[in-house]
Amino acid sequence: MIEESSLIDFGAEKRFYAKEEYIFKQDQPALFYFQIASGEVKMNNYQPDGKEFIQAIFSAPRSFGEPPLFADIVYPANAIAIKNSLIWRLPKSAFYELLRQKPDTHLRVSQAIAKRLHYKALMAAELAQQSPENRILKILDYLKQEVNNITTPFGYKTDLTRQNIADLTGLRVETVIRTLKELEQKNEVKIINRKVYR
Amino acid sequence: MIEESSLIDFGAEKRFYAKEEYIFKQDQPALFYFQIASGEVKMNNYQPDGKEFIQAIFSAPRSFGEPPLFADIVYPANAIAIKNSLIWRLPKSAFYELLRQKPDTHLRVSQAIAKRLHYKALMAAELAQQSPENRILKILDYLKQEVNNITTPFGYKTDLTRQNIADLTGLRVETVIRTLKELEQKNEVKIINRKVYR
DNA sequence: ACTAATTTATGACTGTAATCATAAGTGTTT
DNA sequence: AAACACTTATGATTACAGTCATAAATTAGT
Repeated sequence: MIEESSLIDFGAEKRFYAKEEYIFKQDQPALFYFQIASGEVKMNNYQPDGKEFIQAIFSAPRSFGEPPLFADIVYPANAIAIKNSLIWRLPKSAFYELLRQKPDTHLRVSQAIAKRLHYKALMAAELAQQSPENRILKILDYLKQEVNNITTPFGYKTDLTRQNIADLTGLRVETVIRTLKELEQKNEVKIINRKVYR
Repeated sequence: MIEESSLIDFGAEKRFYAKEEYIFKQDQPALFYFQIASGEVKMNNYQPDGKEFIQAIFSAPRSFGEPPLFADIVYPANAIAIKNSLIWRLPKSAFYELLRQKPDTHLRVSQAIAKRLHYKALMAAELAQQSPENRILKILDYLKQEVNNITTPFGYKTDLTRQNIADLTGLRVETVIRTLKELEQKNEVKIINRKVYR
């Protein structure tokens, strides 16, 4: 995450993206550094059969889509606003110049990427293993601890729908619904009028 | 990947790791930057049921285990030498000093992490989806194109065993064996005396 | 050269998540 | 208030990867 003052200094513009609007698409090369000022963004893939896989959900003040700025690769997923959002957009060349002039910022960007890689590695191991219970708990715990910094038991109320959880874990809605009920039996989650607490 | 001259300048030591030896373990904090001089290293997790999941396999001159050097996180997986290996080991503080003094190197390290994240994102989408065929082809194509830079059809002969592929994809050996045979039928891979070509 | 260990292979059976069908509850829009 | 879309829910059935058992082929170790 880069300070707004720096973003402005280096010529970033704050753009509005309507809900459902694409910010970039899979397989495109990267032209900008993006950072959320307000709103929410998801990164996803659509599988051959049309099923969605959500790579991540980001909110302010997080940046996203940096990897292809660094390496000679294309976006591995789409980025789509899931709420009306304001997003800083800094051209690639200016981003490089900013990194060059501000080593601390470069370090923070590296940190952000490192954390994302860490999460992906954990999720990959979880996804490879089959158990729906573990997949779901991993996602919930990640959002609870890493994103929302909550430690109290059942202190995290997710605003993900069952379908969202399915798309994040690669499961089906019905499986998520059934597994969540089993997890409630086992006292791993609480469900209070349909809302999931962890 | 950092030039050996720089590594030496900043006090790195080249250590020998015997086959099967641990270089670091999951959940430990990072103390060193590692770079392979010779040999081969795998990063893996062991699931509760004892099943192995291989996060990645690295060979010279690649570095590994950088993310926890940057962010306040622990290793998400073990690193184990799978051949007798010589590995550069640079203390964390010296690594930071090196990055500070050599911005180009910092950029290259960022690039390496970015690429790894890219791969993880692709694999996560593939793992979430169930099809064994796609999981296996994704791994083979990744190794073929990204690691070995081969483009000719069936020009890549993998040295992974069926079990390796199983551990990389989260499948079972039997499933890998059967799926590879189906893939051969479909002319997606060639199998010449048990070796897999892609 | 011989033994042991690993890798590849195949068949039979099982368990579980996906799939399909249907519906009730909740929220949003006009 | 009605219409519509979305979300949650449940039951029945199916498909398919996992599991278990066993063995042949290959490689590594002494």
